[in-house]
Amino acid sequence: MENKNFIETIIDQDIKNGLDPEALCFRFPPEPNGFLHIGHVKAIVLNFELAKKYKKAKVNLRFDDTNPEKEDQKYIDAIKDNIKWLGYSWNKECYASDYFNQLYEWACMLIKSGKAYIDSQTSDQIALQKGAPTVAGQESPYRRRSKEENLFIFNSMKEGKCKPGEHVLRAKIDMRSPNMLMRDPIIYRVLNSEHPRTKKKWVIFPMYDWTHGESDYIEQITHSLCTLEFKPHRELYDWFLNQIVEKGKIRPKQREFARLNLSHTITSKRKLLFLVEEGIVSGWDDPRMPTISGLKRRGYTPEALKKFVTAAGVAKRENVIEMSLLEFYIREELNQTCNRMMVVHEPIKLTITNLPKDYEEELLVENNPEDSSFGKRKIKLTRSIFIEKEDFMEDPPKKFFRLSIGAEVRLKGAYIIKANKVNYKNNGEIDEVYCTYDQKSRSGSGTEESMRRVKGTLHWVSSTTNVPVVIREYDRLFIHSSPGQFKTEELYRIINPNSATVRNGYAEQEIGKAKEGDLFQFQRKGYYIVDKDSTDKQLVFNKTVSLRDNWKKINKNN
RNA sequence: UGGCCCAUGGUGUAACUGGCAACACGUCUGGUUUUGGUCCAGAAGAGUCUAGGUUCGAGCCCUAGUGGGCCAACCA
Repeated sequence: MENKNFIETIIDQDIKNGLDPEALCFRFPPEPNGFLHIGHVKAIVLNFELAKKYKKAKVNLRFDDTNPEKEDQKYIDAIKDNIKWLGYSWNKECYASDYFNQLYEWACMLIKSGKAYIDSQTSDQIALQKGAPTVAGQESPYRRRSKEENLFIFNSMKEGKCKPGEHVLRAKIDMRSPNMLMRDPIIYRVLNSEHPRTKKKWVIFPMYDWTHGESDYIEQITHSLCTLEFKPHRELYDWFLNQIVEKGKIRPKQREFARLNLSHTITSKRKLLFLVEEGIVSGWDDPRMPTISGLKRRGYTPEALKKFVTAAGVAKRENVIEMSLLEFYIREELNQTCNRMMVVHEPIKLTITNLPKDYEEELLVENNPEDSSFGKRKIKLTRSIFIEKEDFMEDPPKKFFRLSIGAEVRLKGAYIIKANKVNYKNNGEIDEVYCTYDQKSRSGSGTEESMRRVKGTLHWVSSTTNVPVVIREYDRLFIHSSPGQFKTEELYRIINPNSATVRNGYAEQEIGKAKEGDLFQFQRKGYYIVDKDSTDKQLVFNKTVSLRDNWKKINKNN
């Protein structure tokens, strides 16, 4: 049996009650005041997948651009890019600012019918009269202004004859309503900033509540889906709609679902903007950011993101989803789709003493053990190679399956080696490990020796034939599991000082072919993506996510 | 004069119109493995916030309580 979420249940019910399924229309309405984040992915996927499910349904992309003080064309561009990258195409590209004329006319209508008035008090006075949730508000002294005067002032506002703050237009509803939003909400204000689209044409701007429902109505949206915190707005949404609906037209429905919260990160545009402006991150697309652009640059794929938000589900309960679920979905995909590569992150030198000085052997290794159609690639074995520093211990603990003196280990795709001796530098660091190899143990050679079982397999790279690469590794940006509960100014207190580290590694030659955006599994390490900071001479990789690591766990528990 | 929303293993989501609480992640075992990855097999972990009520029967319906969230921007 197929499980429906509560939104689908509502839609099905509406159809049952006579709504034409072909009229079904949704919308995704971002304010272009920042980059989209993982929470928006949920809203995007919810709307667009709903449209897919109900065949002929459509989704409009609508920019809620009613506050020019915070909005910018660069955000509009980024938002469009992000949605396309996720693989969705919208029906119409709309802007609330396209409706400014209609909105203005409807506002005049409201004034004429005595349902709106100009208030000329200060912002503070208006706030004071609003009362409190437990205290009824008081009516403004301007509430009984004549329609003519209201109309006159409203027009002056529109003509640019009024300063910001001088007058506002308010809906005349109920100052005693238990819902604070119904206490004569402001619907128009004067703003100085130039609008990215309407430029200087408009100086009065409609507020969110007045704009949103009416825009939904103009576009004939059937279901206007938003997050839970808008629930109290629904009463107002409906009140505004009541002022304009005509018979035979779709009356949009606002319905609310719980926003997606991810552990160890924040999904508040204001706080993300803070991180960007304070330089805590390198920008909106910093790989540590939970923005779509950041996630993309980190190596997350549209498919993994979609699976993740789908798995998270749609309900009305406050939730915090564990980061491990997101990581599961990207690992699942990348394991399937990525070529493997051997890259040594922290090298120590290892010399195979029973190999001649100028020894060179080309070996073939599979690109992806999950799928032989990915083919094979060549790697070069030389007498001296690099292995990972953490893969050798002279005096290892019990469950150490790697290289130590006297122990045997396989070099991935090559031979079984045995460590005989280690030299240390003056400072106590390992200088070089000396090994001998089993000549008959070559991988895939089919010999009896090649079938031998050894405890571990190490990745390695020739110390002479390799490609130096820059590797950026990321950790959580915050040291707290729910950073969302901290105020913007407090964020500094919980920043993880080690959320980004850079190191120089050595990769096999094959990696030279890599291009920006290519994803690899660095064997035994994790998944890495070629960053845009790469040049012809220097490849830069961002770590997407590590492989699951039981050894780390065992280590920790000891 | 307060209003509204929510409550199911560690996390998230299910459970059709009341009928043995399921799935995924995570955790833990064991097996396979030339990645301590993948894969395979298995286990533990909730009796559904509490108290009443309706019912043959309640996670689901009703009432009250408790706990959490949202609402007092000329933001969206």
